[in-house]
Amino acid sequence: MQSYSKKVSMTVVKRLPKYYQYLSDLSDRDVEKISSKELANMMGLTASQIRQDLNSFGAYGQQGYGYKVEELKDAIRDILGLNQPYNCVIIGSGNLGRAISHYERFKNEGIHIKAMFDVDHGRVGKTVGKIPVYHMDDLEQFVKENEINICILCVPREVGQEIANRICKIGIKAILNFVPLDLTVPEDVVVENVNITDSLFTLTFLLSEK
Amino acid sequence: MQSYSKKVSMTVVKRLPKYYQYLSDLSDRDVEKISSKELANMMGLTASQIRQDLNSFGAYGQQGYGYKVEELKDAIRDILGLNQPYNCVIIGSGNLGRAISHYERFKNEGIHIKAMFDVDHGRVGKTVGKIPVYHMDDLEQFVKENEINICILCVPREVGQEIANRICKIGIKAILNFVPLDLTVPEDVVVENVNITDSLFTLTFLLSEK
DNA sequence: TAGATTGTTAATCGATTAACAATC
DNA sequence: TAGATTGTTAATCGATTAACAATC
Repeated sequence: MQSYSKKVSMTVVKRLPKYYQYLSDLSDRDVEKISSKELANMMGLTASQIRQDLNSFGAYGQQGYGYKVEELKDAIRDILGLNQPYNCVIIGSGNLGRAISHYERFKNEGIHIKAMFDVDHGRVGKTVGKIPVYHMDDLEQFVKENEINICILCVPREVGQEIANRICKIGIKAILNFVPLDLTVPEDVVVENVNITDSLFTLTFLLSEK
Repeated sequence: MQSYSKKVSMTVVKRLPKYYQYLSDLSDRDVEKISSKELANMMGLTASQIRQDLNSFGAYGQQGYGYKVEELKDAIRDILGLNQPYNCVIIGSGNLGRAISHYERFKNEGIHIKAMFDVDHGRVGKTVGKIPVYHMDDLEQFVKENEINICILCVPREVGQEIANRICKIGIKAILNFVPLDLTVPEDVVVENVNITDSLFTLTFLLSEK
């Protein structure tokens, strides 16, 4: 496991998943080495930026050669925290929750979705793929018994904050939040928002600009 | 309709949907005026930043008073291009496509989802909510006959680029892309990516940092 | 008028790009 | 050794913060 000391800026962190994706693809195609220039062309960045980014966490290539794909990929995977497994629950078994439960990539990277929760008795007791759907009443107990550390929140806006409160109370420290709401959480809980409507509005802006 | 001349930076544009959300909520609660300071507190920004942002497109408040919520909300709505309606198709009627077809907010803002397309004969011919699901073979004709200007892409990675090519060929100029792939499109086509896996990896980074 | 808050300029900070010596 | 490409420093650019005069 590669260790790194320097602080990685959030700007760089936001680019890391993309680096990881490209390096994984290169690795799958058995490409062994890549230069910052080649990678920049592929990703639409500058070579300079890539070298700065990679240096910000100390990953190093070889002068006159480039970067070893496998090595760099593994270094970035470690920095993203993907060198350890995570246990995850999805709250809300609607279409969005179900869509996410099918993401193959999650399981491949050691992110295991253990259960889904819902209040709809028509859904509770069934399974989605191989994932069981339980009633919200059983959330607290399940989280404690299964060492859950990530919660994916796919509930209606009206109950978003309320459920976030419950989640934080049980000790979950990370929320992937699909609710279009800025959740208020204790400062030791990290939240990453996915706001599909915001993305659409950015798109209409770009479209109407032309 | 408010007109604006200065160029708005992408950094600001990415914040506009959030401003719009907060101002809509204030408006719903019949709040008439807001100061940059109050809004900053609510949104977790600085008052200075808010004033700079709003000034970058010429929206103005009143010195000594603040901003009129309704007026500012409408100005931002116009800048986001939401003063005109859009016709939209969703490609891929899996869980993700279906989830998005249920977003009430889209319709409220004049973004009309006219149809969904799929290759699965088990899905074609049915409806999702009130939205019909057609076969991909009928895509070209439907787009032409219904003045579609936005496409929401929810297909498997393997066929993402191929379908993007088809979309661009018919003349659609905007794609909301859920496929974890950097699409190659003509330069007059705008693409906004939503990458759920990338968001999750940002989350695991933040979680493992602690 | 006095108080509040904007619009706007200046100062600071951080991110990107350019350049090049180090070195494989 | 010559060529390539990194790591890293310096220069530039852009975004955020601070400060304050303008003015409602």
